[in-house]
Amino acid sequence: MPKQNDSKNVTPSPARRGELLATAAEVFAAQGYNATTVRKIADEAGMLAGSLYYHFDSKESILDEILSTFLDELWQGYDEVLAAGLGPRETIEALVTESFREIDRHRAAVAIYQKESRHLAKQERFAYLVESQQKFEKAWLGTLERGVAAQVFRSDLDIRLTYRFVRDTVWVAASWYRPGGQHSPEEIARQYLSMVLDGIAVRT
Amino acid sequence: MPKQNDSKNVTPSPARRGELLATAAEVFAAQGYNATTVRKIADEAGMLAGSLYYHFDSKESILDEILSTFLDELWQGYDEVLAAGLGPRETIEALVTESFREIDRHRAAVAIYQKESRHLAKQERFAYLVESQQKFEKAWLGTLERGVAAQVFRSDLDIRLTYRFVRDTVWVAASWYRPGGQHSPEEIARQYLSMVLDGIAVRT
Amino acid sequence: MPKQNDSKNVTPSPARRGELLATAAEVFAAQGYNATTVRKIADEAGMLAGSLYYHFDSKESILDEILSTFLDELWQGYDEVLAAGLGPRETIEALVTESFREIDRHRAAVAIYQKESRHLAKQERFAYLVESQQKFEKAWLGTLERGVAAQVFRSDLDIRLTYRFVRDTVWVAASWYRPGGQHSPEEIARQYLSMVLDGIAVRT
Amino acid sequence: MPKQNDSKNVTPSPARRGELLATAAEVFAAQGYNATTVRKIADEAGMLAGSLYYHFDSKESILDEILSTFLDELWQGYDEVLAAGLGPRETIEALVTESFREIDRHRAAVAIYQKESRHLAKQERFAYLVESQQKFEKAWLGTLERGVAAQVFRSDLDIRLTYRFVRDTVWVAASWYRPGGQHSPEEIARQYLSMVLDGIAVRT
DNA sequence: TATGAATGAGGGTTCATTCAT
DNA sequence: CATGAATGAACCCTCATTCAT
Repeated sequence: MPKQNDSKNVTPSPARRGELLATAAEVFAAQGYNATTVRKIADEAGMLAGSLYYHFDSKESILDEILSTFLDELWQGYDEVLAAGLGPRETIEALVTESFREIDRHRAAVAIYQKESRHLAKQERFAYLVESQQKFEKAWLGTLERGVAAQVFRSDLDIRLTYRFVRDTVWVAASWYRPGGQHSPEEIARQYLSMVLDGIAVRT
Repeated sequence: MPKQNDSKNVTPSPARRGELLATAAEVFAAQGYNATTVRKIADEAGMLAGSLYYHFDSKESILDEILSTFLDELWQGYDEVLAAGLGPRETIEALVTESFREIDRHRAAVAIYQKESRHLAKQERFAYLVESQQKFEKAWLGTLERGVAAQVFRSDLDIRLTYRFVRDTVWVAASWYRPGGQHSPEEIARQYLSMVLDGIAVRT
Repeated sequence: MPKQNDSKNVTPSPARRGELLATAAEVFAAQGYNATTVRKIADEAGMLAGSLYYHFDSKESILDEILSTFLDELWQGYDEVLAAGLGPRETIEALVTESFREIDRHRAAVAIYQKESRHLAKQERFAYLVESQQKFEKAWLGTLERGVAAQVFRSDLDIRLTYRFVRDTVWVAASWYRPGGQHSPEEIARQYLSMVLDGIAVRT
Repeated sequence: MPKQNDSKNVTPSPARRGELLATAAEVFAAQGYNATTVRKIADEAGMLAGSLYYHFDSKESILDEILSTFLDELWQGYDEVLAAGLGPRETIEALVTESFREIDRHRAAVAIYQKESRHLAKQERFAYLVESQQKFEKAWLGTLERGVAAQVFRSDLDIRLTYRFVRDTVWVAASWYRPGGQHSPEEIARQYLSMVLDGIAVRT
């Protein structure tokens, strides 16, 4: 008689790993990576500092896994959008919406990314941050350029300034966004897009 | 009647102090406060770590002085703008312009402020960060509300979302801004205002 | 009347124990006792670190068992030689030969003994190392003295220097000896004895 | 009036370094490198563990400096001997004598070398140990071969066995040698050479 | 003013060991 | 018998800070 494949104990260890990663991400986001002690993470997870090393190689590898997991998921979403063959305006709208969804799902990871990616990128281990950032720039800047050419976006603005404006505008939201708040990610995206595309001034 | 320059060196060279603060700010901005060692600052300044303690009480007091100096100057500018009795739109324009000027003058301090202020604010010593932030919110949010009431700003947007949008949009620029670049602070302000007020989409 | 082999597994598989001891000895010899982690031994044995504790009380008890087993066998051989009533030269020859045989059989244990016995001897638990060493010195030094008295060994040499010379000469071989090499233990013993007794210089 | 160049304070820091290295070497030799804590060294030197890092980069770099300093001096002596153009027997005599002098001067370093060099040699950083050992083998083995060819050394012995015999015989002495003991290095060398060259048996 | 040397608190990490399953 | 997970002590090392010179 074969053992019944019941729903319990399906995940022997990845589950614990995931929990620990979530806990760590939360602490990193709140206090900054450097200011976070491995003991603090362990405390938060209800274990001793040394025990973390059963699951992870190092503090850095925890950070690595948090960031790479986030970026993997982000690019899954982005790639889908970019492959959909939408017009420039619709692409921007979809990217912004997708971004807010990612912020909703990976708030901590995004916050960490914002704060740490710049100096992390110098390290070999985090070279993928640079790659990702380049791909990111290509996707957004390219779309904006297409939009200017198609005359759906203004041509009187410095395009790189515009790129930074849109990019920052979206991602900094991670610093104040709290999941389960008043607005859904989609609603926030809608309003942000409205501001970015049409401005906050009343049309005269 | 100017103070007599007596023969005893009571205040050790404020010029050197200023240089050291600038150096420290630069390093803090580049590497993050926690990741910056006092020794790195000293290296950069061409002295030994211990020697810094002749000039400053502690690493924290260096940070303190950088941030408070910046905020003092910022509020000097802001207060002038707010006291000028301009209309809401003109006030926003002036605040944004003033902000980019401050970024130009205190790039490093602004970058540090962006990265560290949140968790610094928890400490007694940096209580002024909270005060400043409250004053800041009052000034901007108030102006936006005045603008909505005066029908110069859109009323269909969540006002707090708008506030965050405008606020972040301006200050994150410190993360990429390099003084002496292609655009002057005023030109950047102009383009940013144009985007924020009128949007990046072509009007139809 | 032999002990009854009762049905309960009081001593869990001595064969497995032996394998584990051999594995451990090999690793200790290669890396040094302190530098060897219990996990490394377990890896080598194809199990997890914790599982070793089913077989042994502690890392130290593994070492203990390796060394005491080796010394037991060594003294079995030595005692036989010493009880045979040979002349001093023949006794030295027999001891050296027996020593190389032990090196052949317990290379790892001998290497461990060489490297670790000195500081191990300080511990109560390893007091038997001191005893053994004293017995050892008595046997060898005594034989040498008998030989000097009997005028088969030179009398113009410091006897303790000679003792150390012969002793070290033999046992250090464990550091390079590999079982199954070019020379059998007996052949190595023969050549060593030839050098020790007659020197490496051509007789003039 | 220029400062007089008095004899005090000539060595501002290298002296301290040297003391610390000597202390560390002593502890390493007594307890083994791995079993020695950095704290123990500091204790012995009358300072706190952290203070050692003002003088050295790491525990490993202390070991490195101890070993490389020793080897540098050793090879100075050896090279002089090898360059002297002596006959094989005289070369061996000179090398052995020089070796005991080095043991006298660097007892701790030699003991460490004996115990740790094998597994240290695997690390990139200690690659010079391998080089040194190869040079060493070349010098000794070459001299022995010259001696066999010149018929001053026996030809009926396995030459590599002879090499190991002579090599080990000399260097293991570091494990029991205490400077300032009964015999001078030169006297020990004389007796060792006498045993190695002519054997311990009475000539018949 | 600056240096050289040290302090001491902690931080990341390792590892022998335990124990429920 | 063996695993997976955790413990806790200890270890190497870093760094802000101090202080005599």
